Amino acid sequence: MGIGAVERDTGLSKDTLRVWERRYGFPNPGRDAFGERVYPREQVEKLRTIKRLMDHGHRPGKIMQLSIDELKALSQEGENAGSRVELSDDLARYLHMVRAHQVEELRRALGQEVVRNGLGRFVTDIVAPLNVAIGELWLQGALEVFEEHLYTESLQVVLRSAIANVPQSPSAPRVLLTTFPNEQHGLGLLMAEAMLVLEGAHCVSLGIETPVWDIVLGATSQSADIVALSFSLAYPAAQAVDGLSELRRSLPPRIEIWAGGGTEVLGRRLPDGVRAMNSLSAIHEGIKSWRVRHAS
Amino acid sequence: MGIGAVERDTGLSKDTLRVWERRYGFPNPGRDAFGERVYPREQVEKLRTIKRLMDHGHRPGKIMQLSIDELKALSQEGENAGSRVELSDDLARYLHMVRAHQVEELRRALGQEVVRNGLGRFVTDIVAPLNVAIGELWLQGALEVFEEHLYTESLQVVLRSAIANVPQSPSAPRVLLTTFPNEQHGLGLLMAEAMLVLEGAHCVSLGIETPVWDIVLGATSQSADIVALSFSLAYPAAQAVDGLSELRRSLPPRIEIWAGGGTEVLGRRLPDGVRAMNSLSAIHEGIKSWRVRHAS
DNA sequence: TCCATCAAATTGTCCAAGACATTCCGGTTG
DNA sequence: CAACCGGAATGTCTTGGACAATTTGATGGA
Repeated sequence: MGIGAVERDTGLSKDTLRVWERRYGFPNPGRDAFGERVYPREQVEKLRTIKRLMDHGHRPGKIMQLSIDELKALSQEGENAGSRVELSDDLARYLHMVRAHQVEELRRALGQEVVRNGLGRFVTDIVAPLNVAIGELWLQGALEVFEEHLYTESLQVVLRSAIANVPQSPSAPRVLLTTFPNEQHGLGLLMAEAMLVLEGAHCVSLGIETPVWDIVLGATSQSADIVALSFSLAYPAAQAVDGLSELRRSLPPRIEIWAGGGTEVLGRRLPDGVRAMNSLSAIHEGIKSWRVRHAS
Repeated sequence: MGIGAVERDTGLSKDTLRVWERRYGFPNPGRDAFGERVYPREQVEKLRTIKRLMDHGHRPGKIMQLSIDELKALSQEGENAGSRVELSDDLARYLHMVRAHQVEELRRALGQEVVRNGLGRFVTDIVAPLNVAIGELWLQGALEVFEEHLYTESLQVVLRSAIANVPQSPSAPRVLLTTFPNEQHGLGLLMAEAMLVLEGAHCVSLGIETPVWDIVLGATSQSADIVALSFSLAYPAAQAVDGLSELRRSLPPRIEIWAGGGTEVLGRRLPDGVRAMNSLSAIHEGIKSWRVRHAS
């Protein structure tokens, strides 16, 4: 595998790959006939594992020298340190369906869950913890890419259909939803949209990866009252803070900015004029208080 | 704007940006206090235009020296050279809604169109030409990013809901849909899924950007009969051919590979054992002939 | 007129080692 | 216990050269 392929595969820039090799001695690629780096399959695997661990707070210098086995141990350690919630029966059942690739069963079961307990509880009690569980499996490398894709796609279908079925009462506030560039995770967005629609808010989603300037254009053109941004755990905190600052500067003060998703971002001090939605249930309070503030 | 930001914004690699500067004298960024490149807004704009023209076959060396105005003239020339179809009234109406940011009206109108003429004709007669028109506007730089996002999101909502409403008759063949890495355009996939579902095929979508190896895993785990890949016009032909070859090698011969979307890819000779779907209507024939071949 | 072949020009990617701004960690002080 | 600070850690950017891969354009032949 060439350095370009590894860059695409791991998300580590060519510069980073070369500098790691220089500094840490890993990766340690061979060379082809033209003197260019050739990465063995196993090293790419290890790089992926390292990237996953870094996304969860580990430092490269500390973990670079570890063996694959030690890295895996580290992954599981993280899992144990986290809130070791005993999985509910339902959750375990859904997880099993994902890992057994039973797409239709999964979709049917999830769809029934929405009908049985309502969309709100579905999102907070099922989807959110399921996402965490899937994230942990992913961190451990215990999940194939296509399994994650199957899961994401299934959930997307169920959520979108549920959102479409919420009786529309096009009332204030108007919310524009999207993510910053480099944030490709759209499930959080859909979950937020579901919660917002349930509160009777008027939602317009731009999908993922909208440049800051286009968020501004979109918000004004849609007369949005609130711009809602979703961040995944992996999103670099610095980039998030920078983007939020710029957005706050560019947006009229009348328009609120809500940031939710990964808790990492919310740990840092957000720019003034940006509201942190620490949980999905915070959306309920958020909308309620917005309506109080705008009662006139 | 730093070189990293320009890379993200334009899709041109840092290496390419530096080598263009060295060879063509453009871009011609200033330097900040640390000696690092700072690209003025206007140059980034021009870079985007150049990138768009390159995606449509122009060579960098030829167009790099042209002024913004000359580039725009070139864009429109391409438009005129193309099949200059007079837009139907409906199409013009939808285009206007997009450019006027009337999201709700657009969605309602599209939804009605589905009901009135059926999903099949909706996809072939409305969505496909609308995509072309939007693509041309985009090429001319006459469309903001957020407008394109609004359009994509709206169409996604309408298509997904329509697909979900097709009465399910889970029959053969089983089709796995996805795109290769770096192909983020998902509308083509949804259009294909719509056509396939109408033919009574059993569809499982992996969403976008699935690595080849995971396509293989997904296809086998879902017992797929056909793997359907979607390509946009911009997708590099070489990458498509490479990916398709590798996929063909890795997949049991029993499983067919169908490639559709951008006509660029289909111009080149595809690897043996890969079927080109030159148009959406070809899907109908494709499924019919598959059923004939597998009549036993 | 059309197609094949081949050299030349074009173009993107890769390499090397160094520099430095920024972030993070650990220890000290208030 | 919080705030501060120095040093280590880390990713990104720099330069200029090299070269494989693709495209172009001209030539020759069917």
